[in-house]
Amino acid sequence: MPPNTRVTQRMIADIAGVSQSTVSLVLNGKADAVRRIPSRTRDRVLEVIRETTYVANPVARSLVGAATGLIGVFTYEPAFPDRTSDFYTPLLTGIESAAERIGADLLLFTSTPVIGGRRRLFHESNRLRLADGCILLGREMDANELDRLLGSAYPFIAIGRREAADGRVPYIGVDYVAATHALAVRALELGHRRLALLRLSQTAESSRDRRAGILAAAAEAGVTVAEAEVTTGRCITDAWEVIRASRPTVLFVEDPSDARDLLAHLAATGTAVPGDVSVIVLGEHNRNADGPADATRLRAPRAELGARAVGALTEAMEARRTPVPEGASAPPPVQILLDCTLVGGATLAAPAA
Amino acid sequence: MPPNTRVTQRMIADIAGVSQSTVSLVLNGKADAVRRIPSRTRDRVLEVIRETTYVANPVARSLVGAATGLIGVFTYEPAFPDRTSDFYTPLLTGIESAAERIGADLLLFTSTPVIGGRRRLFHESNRLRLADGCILLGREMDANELDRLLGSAYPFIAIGRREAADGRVPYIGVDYVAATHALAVRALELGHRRLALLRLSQTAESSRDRRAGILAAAAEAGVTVAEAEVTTGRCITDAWEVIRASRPTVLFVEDPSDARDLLAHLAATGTAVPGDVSVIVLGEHNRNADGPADATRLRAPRAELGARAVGALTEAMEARRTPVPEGASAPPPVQILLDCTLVGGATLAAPAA
DNA sequence: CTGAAAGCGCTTACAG
DNA sequence: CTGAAAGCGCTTACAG
Repeated sequence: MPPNTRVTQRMIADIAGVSQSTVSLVLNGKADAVRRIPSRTRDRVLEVIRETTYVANPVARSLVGAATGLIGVFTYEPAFPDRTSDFYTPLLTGIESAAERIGADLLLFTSTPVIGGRRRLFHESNRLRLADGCILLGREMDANELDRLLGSAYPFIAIGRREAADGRVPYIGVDYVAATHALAVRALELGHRRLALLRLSQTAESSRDRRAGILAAAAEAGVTVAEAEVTTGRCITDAWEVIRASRPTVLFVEDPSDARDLLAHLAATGTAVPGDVSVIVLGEHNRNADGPADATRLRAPRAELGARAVGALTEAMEARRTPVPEGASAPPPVQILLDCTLVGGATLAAPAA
Repeated sequence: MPPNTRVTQRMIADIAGVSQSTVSLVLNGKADAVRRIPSRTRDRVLEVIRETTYVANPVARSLVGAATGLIGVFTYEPAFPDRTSDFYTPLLTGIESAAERIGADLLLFTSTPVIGGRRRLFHESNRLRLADGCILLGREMDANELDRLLGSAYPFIAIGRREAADGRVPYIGVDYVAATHALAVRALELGHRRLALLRLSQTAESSRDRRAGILAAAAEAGVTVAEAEVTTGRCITDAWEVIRASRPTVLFVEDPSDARDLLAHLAATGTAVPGDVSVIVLGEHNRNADGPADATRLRAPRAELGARAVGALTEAMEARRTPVPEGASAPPPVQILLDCTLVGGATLAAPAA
């Protein structure tokens, strides 16, 4: 056989002296169910398959409706090579081990063009269809694309709570509201009364949730929270200069890298932490090196998020194969929030008397 | 249009009032080259495509011979969730950014069954064919599978030098022989005469190369090297107990985790490093936390390895599209070794007098 | 200038 | 019990 020739069912059939459809039947093990192929015929076919090390072309199988066995992973922010890569790694770890367990391969959509610093899911040569379903990652997602995805009946799930499409987007997220509320309550119980929040922009749901928890706890205690937004390209110390006028005793800092820079600045300018001011980090990166190592902070269960996303996606893919009965309304989207844990750290203490 | 209906060229054609083949021609931009479709017809078709947000089914395109645009990545060792994951991360970083640049998506073959602690590339439902080519990662690779891959004309490239298949395996590797030779020469120049090597098993090419460089340098200087193998499940301190009888002044330790354990053991038992004995690490993990932070060690250019692998694979895929002319012999396989850098560290010094 | 047709490699009713 | 045929959605010669 010439080296470049691909083995097909046609060739197997010719060698075994049966028809191509018989090969397909034997291969899919449906031989017994659909009709009884004599075991002699079946064994002969299997023997030829073994000898030729034939494997069905997954592309052809997929064209006739079979699942591809691929789980797509799309990240809105470029996943590499900047520091955000570290954010995704634990998620990917969870996704990969869950995919391994169910025998799926992972299709990383890394090729989609980056337009205005963000990737576009839909573009003229998108290969979404190569995967049976897709997991979406990103701080912010495009509402139009989520709408379109929802309309397409393509199985997908977002990681992180999403408000787009009238709340119909399926997601596995983190309960940041509860987590930051608990954090703020803790600070209040320690005696803090002048709270400050150094946060990212509020376009992402995760940022809004973090803020909401803190503001709610503060409102319940009858205190207000000074706020400053740390925009890209603007130094955390600028935000600090703005906010220090309110003489806060505890700082909630959303971004871990900002927190590290701020701690370095405070140390350099002679402000003791937590002696003069407490610092609490709300978000996190992968490596400790990226954030302050011993800060009091939140830890999201990212590997679990990834694994749960695979699980929910698998269910959605199976549900699509068994269509809803007439008249029955579509089931509500999967929307789950997981708990965050609090890492004690050494940067939170009671305020100075 | 019912929500679950997929748009096809057939539908575009009906709406635009042309034939399906005309849609295909317009879509592929070959309209001008192959024949002149009037711009009015073309515009009409393009308009319908835009309105319906049609995207060609990549599965069907692939079945008729088009490239899938996917680059496969196969790791012999399970990539997650144990510590080896950290080893692959920088490689994947390099692979991903290179893939992004050429508009390819990444297919991670994570589903293949793990048999005897290692993955099998070929198995009854392998989806290799979904990718245009594949990058192979792993400390050790199966010689039979490499043979078979070579015979199949499927484009692939290994990361790391490979001796299998009579040296016909294409690879991008690291020149460990030169790197460890230089390291050993450095130790010898500092005055060391009693060298010891605590190494992994010698089945992997990378391990053999690391050993070869050290042994060659030692032989040139007329000294011998005491050796001990650190097998899985055996403690590094056992190997140390065996080897300390030779009273070495410098220890070459292949595995970074072993090195960390050994340094802890030496510290605990009152042996000063590098005062009493120098320690040099030959391999590396991703995070500093996994190996000793300040050790003298080698650093392989892993992100570059990944990027170069994508580049070489791309060339191989293109070469396959332009068949070698009659009589011409096949080009030699790509086999490239990159240089390793030496990280100074603080664990190498001249031996005590 | 454009359509009808073959074919990629499969699965799955449908005839014998 | 098994083969011939239709069809999945495309690309690309090949006829008009």
